[in-house]
Amino acid sequence: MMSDDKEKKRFGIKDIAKLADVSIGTVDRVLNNRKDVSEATRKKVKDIIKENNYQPNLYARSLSVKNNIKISVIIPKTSLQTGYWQLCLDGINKGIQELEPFGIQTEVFLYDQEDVHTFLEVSEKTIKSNFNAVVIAPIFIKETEAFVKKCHRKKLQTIYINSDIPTKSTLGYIGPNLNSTGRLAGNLTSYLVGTNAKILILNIAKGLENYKYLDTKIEGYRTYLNDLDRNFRIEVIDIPYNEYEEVEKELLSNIEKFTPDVLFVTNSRVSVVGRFFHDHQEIKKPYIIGFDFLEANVDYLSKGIVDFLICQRPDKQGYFALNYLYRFFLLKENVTNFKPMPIDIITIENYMFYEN
Amino acid sequence: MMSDDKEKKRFGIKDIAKLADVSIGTVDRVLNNRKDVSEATRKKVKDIIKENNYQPNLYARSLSVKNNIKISVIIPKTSLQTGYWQLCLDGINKGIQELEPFGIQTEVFLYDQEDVHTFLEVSEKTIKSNFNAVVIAPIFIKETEAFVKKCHRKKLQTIYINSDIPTKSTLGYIGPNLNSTGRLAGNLTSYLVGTNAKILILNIAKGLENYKYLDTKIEGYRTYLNDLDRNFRIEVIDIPYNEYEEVEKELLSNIEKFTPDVLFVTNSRVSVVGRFFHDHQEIKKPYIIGFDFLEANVDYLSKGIVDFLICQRPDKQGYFALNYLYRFFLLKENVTNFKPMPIDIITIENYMFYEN
DNA sequence: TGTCTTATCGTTAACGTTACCGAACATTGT
DNA sequence: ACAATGTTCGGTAACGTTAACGATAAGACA
Repeated sequence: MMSDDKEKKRFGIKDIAKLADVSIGTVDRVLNNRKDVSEATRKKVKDIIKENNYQPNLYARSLSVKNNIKISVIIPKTSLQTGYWQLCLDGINKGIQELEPFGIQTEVFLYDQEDVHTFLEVSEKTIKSNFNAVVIAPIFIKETEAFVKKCHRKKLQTIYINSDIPTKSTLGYIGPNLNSTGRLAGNLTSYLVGTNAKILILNIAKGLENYKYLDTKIEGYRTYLNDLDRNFRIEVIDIPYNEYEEVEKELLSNIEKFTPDVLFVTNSRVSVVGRFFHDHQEIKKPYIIGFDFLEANVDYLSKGIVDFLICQRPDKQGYFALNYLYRFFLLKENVTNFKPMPIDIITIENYMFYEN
Repeated sequence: MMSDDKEKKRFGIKDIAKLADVSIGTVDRVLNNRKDVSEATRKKVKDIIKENNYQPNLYARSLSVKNNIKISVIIPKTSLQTGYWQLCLDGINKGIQELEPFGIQTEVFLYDQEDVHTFLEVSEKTIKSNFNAVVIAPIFIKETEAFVKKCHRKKLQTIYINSDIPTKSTLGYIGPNLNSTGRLAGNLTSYLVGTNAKILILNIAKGLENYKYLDTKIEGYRTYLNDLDRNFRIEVIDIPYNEYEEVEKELLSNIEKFTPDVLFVTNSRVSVVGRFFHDHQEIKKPYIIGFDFLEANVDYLSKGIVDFLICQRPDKQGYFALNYLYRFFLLKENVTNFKPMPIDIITIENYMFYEN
């Protein structure tokens, strides 16, 4: 009934050829949808392929084909204050390492998110060299869209990560759904406090004009909480600085007037807020919710100062993008749409198991 | 500076041979640590390999070698009341599908977790056939240990998933850390209620004597909460039934006496509790925490009856196990230890993004 | 009819690695 | 001295697929 020890010879291109009474060359032409095959034999071969559920040997294919796939990755560079992009880069590097033995060459270009010129420079480099695909984390909307259009003309596959922009890439977008992450933060908040609670939303980022997308998170957060009808008092404060001292000053002056029960930091800069309440133990600590699995954030999570980190796996985004390109070019799969990224909740009791 | 369009020929076995002035046969002998090479040439070749950081082409290797890897998977079969094992099976099937084109044959054996005899049967089958490895989800401790010892004698690699047992497998254990999942549940509980809260722990399972491991979860849960010194009242109830009607009866009689603020279900059977509070809207619903991303559980999560699902990714366990074996046999990697499985928190606002 | 094109198909050399078969030479035993 | 055995190595077929190159035959055009 079972235990078929006979080395099950894989059903391959040769077997198809034998059954169809043609050469393997013809079978290959059918398999790869190339011309120079009559409709009659094409159908015959296709039928046999379907009947026997032929699965190509990916090893053999990748060995045979000259893998000159070159991928360009364009993302912002990590700054001291925002470790976020380092996570993203980590995932990309992991992907590069995995794909390298399979003949895929990847080059990473970092640009300064405070300097459009650097972005234009690296995008020009990508266009000039002959890459097959480019992974982009967009910051400068207009310039990115112009760049992507150029890529399309050069038959260069494009794929966005981290944030989506109107002009569509050829392969799609891999990244978080911002409104949902805001709603999730609202959901957690609803478990933390009762009616009439005071809630403070903090936007901490230098050059806030480039971070319009944060509004989407806030909107998700607010609508979720407002729908609860619990008469929350919600305030929003913008802090357009990166250095701790500046943030500290802003917080001190504001928290006097408005002592929140819950503090929601809309991005990964929650660690500076953590440091604030660590340094100012005289002030009653609210519940704190923030984003992303950065070392500094996890530090204050483990200290019990930050309560929840919502994480959209920035590392997975880059990794998935590369993995998708691998499947697109080598395995010739045609995944139509990406599954949305999971949104993870990290607390003091499960952070040590995160990132696998 | 960049854009090296010259097709970077991979540095391969031929190049080594040329540099060392030997044949590729000799290089192969060195690479695979086979005999019939003099110490002098062996060293010479090894040096060249190291100097040039030679990376074998995995595709070529797997094409050349006869991939007769056969894997046996032994897990409990899904019953109507416990969809848990279906998740596990789903992950395994995904792994099988991915590994199949690489020449790895996998056979799944399901046994009845209420009948030792069925386990003995499938384990016997595995021993009789010539598998290279076996993935086991243990339920019957003693019988599993005897089986694993037999496997070791037959040079059969073993690997546990889902629950660990004393007699070690050759390759380790992939599965949840039970104490930590209990602590995490306690952590969430601590955010939900204040001092003096009443907490009910529910063990729901037929044949509870086979589920000693649930105690570990409970211990983690209790110690976390007791350390908070909030004077919680914690009660534990065992319900050794699977059918809803029985559970309903037990719940009705108990909840009269002890109306909990939080209800912690120690396994994946939380959906029956969800149904209970759905059917009995006259009873005030406590916060409900349970386990696993089963369809029924998610259903009551989306209805707002179940508040938190803690999920240990049962599907990933099987998938990881197969993936590990692939790397062990084909890529000849020797991963020493598994990373622990992540523990995920699922709420009404992020369940739709789960499982990627 | 002869030449030229086109459509269709077979043949074959790669791709990088593995493992088997012997060749060449050295060593041992008688 | 000769055969038998052992050591070290080169040569090569095979793994399944791809794609370039030819071969053949049929039709088009003069």
